[in-house]
Amino acid sequence: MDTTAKYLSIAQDLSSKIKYGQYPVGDKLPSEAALMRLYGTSRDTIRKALEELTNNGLIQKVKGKGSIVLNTSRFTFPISGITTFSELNQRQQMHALTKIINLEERALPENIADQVAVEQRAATFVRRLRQIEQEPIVVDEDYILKSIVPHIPRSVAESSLYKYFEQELNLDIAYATKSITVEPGDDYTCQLLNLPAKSLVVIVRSLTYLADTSFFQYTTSLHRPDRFKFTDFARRSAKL
Amino acid sequence: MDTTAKYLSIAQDLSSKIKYGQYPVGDKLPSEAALMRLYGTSRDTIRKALEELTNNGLIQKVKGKGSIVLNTSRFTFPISGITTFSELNQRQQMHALTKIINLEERALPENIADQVAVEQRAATFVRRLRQIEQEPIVVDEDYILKSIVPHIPRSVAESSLYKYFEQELNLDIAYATKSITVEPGDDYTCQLLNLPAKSLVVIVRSLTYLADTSFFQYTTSLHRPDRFKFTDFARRSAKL
DNA sequence: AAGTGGTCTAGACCACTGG
DNA sequence: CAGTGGTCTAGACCACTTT
Repeated sequence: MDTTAKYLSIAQDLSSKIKYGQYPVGDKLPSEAALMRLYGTSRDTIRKALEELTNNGLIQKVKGKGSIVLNTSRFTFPISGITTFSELNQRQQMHALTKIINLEERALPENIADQVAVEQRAATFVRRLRQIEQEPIVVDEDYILKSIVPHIPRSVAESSLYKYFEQELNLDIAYATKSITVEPGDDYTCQLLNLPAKSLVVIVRSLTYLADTSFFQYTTSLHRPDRFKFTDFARRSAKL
Repeated sequence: MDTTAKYLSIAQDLSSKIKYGQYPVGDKLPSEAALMRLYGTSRDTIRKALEELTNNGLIQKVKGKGSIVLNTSRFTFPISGITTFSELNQRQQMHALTKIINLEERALPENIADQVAVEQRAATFVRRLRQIEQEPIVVDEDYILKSIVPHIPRSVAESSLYKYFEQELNLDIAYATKSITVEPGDDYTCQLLNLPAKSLVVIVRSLTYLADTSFFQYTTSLHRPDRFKFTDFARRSAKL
């Protein structure tokens, strides 16, 4: 869409009203009929907005009852206080630092090279160490296809690759596949993370694709195990 | 729904046709107009079916082009929905064994007891060791609220809790929040998993809810780190 | 009985893609 | 240009929950 779709702006409006307490957790949203009147739109549009909220874990629709606001504090999952880079980084008062270790041209690694044709395997390799309060948390290794992103300025690697891809280059990032495993780190990684040699590290590998299904980026994130936390909201979906 | 909705059976039909190669990876599905004729239904119904396939990572819709079949072979371990040990086990055709270690009444642990009212904290505690090919893989510890499931037969704990909940008790399991961390295991857990004392284990904690938003089950899964793999298909969603 | 969400239909206009 | 998916509308009937 060029301008934001109506159902999306309604979803965003409802979302912020939930966030700011206008619809408290446990309460119900207005009925679909009431929302039709409120936003002056058709039922289908309201239902698409509510579907967005449902997919994001903000509400649960109950037949015959209504749309119930859920407790969306996924980051206060009731376990003791492990804090990750991305969590800490959201709170801006923390001293997060990104150190660029490599920024160079490299071919895609063998194990994922079958994602693309041979002539497109040229990539930019970026290795970055993320620290918080002088403590190393995670090493990110990115391969970004040069056929899609010809050049990555050093200043971009120091801040946010995604912001550059989406806002500057207008790339439409659509989906990714991820895997999480726990493996012994190589010596260099352990050294960077300030861990004893051969220590276990958490490895998150992702393959990222654009909206036209073209493969675009391969990322390996190597986490200190004591600073790793992954949280997820999952709906039980139809078995296909 | 009592009988399966039309859009869901279309989604399942398309899914199996993709699975069995009638629509190969990289090819396009028939257009929405063609599918309307094929299934003799309205466009909205076709679109809801395609949306199911999209959410499950089977296709990617491209404006002006069509619906492209994605490669899903990479995901032999789909935990991105809510999937259990025995569900996995069916798909992978392995020799799995479940040993019941505890099956008794216990109150919910303190740290998650605030999920429910005090008078409802009575739960059934089930601890099970899951083995594949004689090798211990994971210890599952479940707390199931007695207010919702009064009794769990031993035979059920040996096979599948979910099948019992959904097929026997007709519970409508709707969503869950999960976290994944890596922590030193306690001595008993390490012993069960055949690991040295104090070894790191992967801990997956989930809170599961029914369609009426009532909290229902708390699960802790303790995995051998060398046998743990979590894979996920994630779409970039609208920021709400 | 009244209100709620779930499904399905039929039609319309738009933006994007391709030949 | 014709074909594609994206959005929006207006109406209908159903199953479920509450009063």
